[in-house]
Amino acid sequence: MNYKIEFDKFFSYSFSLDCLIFGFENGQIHLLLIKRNMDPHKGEWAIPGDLVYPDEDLDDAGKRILHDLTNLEGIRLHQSQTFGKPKRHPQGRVITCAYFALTKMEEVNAVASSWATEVKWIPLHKVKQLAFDHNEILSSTFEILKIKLSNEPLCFDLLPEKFTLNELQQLYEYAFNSDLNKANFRKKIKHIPFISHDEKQINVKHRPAKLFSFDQKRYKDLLARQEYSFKM
Amino acid sequence: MNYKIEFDKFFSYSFSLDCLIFGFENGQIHLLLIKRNMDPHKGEWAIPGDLVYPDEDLDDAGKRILHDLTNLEGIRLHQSQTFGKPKRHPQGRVITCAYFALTKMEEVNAVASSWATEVKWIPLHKVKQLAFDHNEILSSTFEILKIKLSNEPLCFDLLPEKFTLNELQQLYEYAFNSDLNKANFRKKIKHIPFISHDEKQINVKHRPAKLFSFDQKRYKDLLARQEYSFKM
DNA sequence: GCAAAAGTGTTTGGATTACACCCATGC
DNA sequence: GCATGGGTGTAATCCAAACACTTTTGC
Repeated sequence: MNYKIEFDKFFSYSFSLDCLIFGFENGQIHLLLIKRNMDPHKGEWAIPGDLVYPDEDLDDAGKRILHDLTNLEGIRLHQSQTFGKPKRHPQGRVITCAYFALTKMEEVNAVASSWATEVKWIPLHKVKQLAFDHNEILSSTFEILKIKLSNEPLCFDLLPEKFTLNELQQLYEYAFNSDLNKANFRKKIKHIPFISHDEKQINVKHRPAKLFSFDQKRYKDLLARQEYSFKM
Repeated sequence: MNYKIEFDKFFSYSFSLDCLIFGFENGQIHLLLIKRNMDPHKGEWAIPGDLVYPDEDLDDAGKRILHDLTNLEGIRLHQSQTFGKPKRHPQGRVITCAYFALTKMEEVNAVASSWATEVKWIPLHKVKQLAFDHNEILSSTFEILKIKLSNEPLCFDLLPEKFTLNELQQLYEYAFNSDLNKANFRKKIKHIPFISHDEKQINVKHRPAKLFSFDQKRYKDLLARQEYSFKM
């Protein structure tokens, strides 16, 4: 990999950013991982990340990493936590700040960039040993994601533009590792501002479900008037 | 101030840690601020902070800053957010990680250290213009504190060892800027494991209130058995 | 007795839970 | 017609809000 400045200059202290990219499919939350093509931890699965340039804003570094890997733009990035144990990186003191992004999996076309020999979506419950302290980074980030899923309508960043109410339910069931009652779940979400489409699922061998979208516009309006606050 | 390594070595990139120290008194949450005795922003009020040594763990740097200023030890530190705009520090690229600590104000004897000409507790609603981007750091940290106050029994770190139920109520009223009904508040906290003392307030010119402590031991026990989860 | 705050009980309406049932589609 | 999931109604219960009331202290 080529940096615009000499690699050495990054070290003594160095500051990196790891970007956890989440997606949702088949009732499971997935994480986009790369197989490292360089030492340290060559050949191991890892969270995509990169060093932050001296004149680069953290948010911009996050967007750059996300874009390089997925070609996505305009995705909101959320800061997770910062990890800075002196020994966490074998080559020197690298403090890393974790960010996460929520993506619609069908819009992501991940390609192995200069960092990686392979890129893969892995369902969260199947993620095994990762490079560095990336398992720890994942678990604290997932805890923060769960808090945000409870208090902000971020679930819709993971779902396709048009989704069924059952997909929404499955997302929360997977995130919180719980079984929810269908009728009760629908009563609970009754106050969420949805756009109700006339379309239905196709190619299913049962009664097709109605499709909904989240009404961002109405949501912001309700928020501003303090007439609604998202809670799950 | 003397560093163990040359000051220059810190720069190009540099990594600092700011420590927001909260306390509670007279129904108000306070923040411990210092008046800077050095440029940049000399003479302005700021959140205490310091550079992190290359071989120092972030948590340890936080504890060091807290201890230097307040002489407190054994206080839990909570990570807040990391701030890294390229221009946030006029002398170079300083990325800072904010931590916060909750203290019992009567146990804190803050002394102006080498950093500061003055140290002062200021009620949150009276905090004015601070140095650097410290107002932004304070507001995001306070948002995170509120989330934690809602989901974990951290309020007891701010209250004296023995407190009245009304003090507990005032803490939440101040944090969430709301008026709560006394009878309803007491119903809500009925499940919190308290130690009920035989002592009462003294020197009050009204019926003295009973004193309570938080029963850490019983709390941990209930948590482990999954028989209770703190919610406010 | 009065002021001030401590401390408790009752009622009501809305949310949560458990559960039962009907509906639309593919094969 | 039957398997599969979509979609809805009801009753019991719990919880939160509003409000009223009694108690204990200092002066």
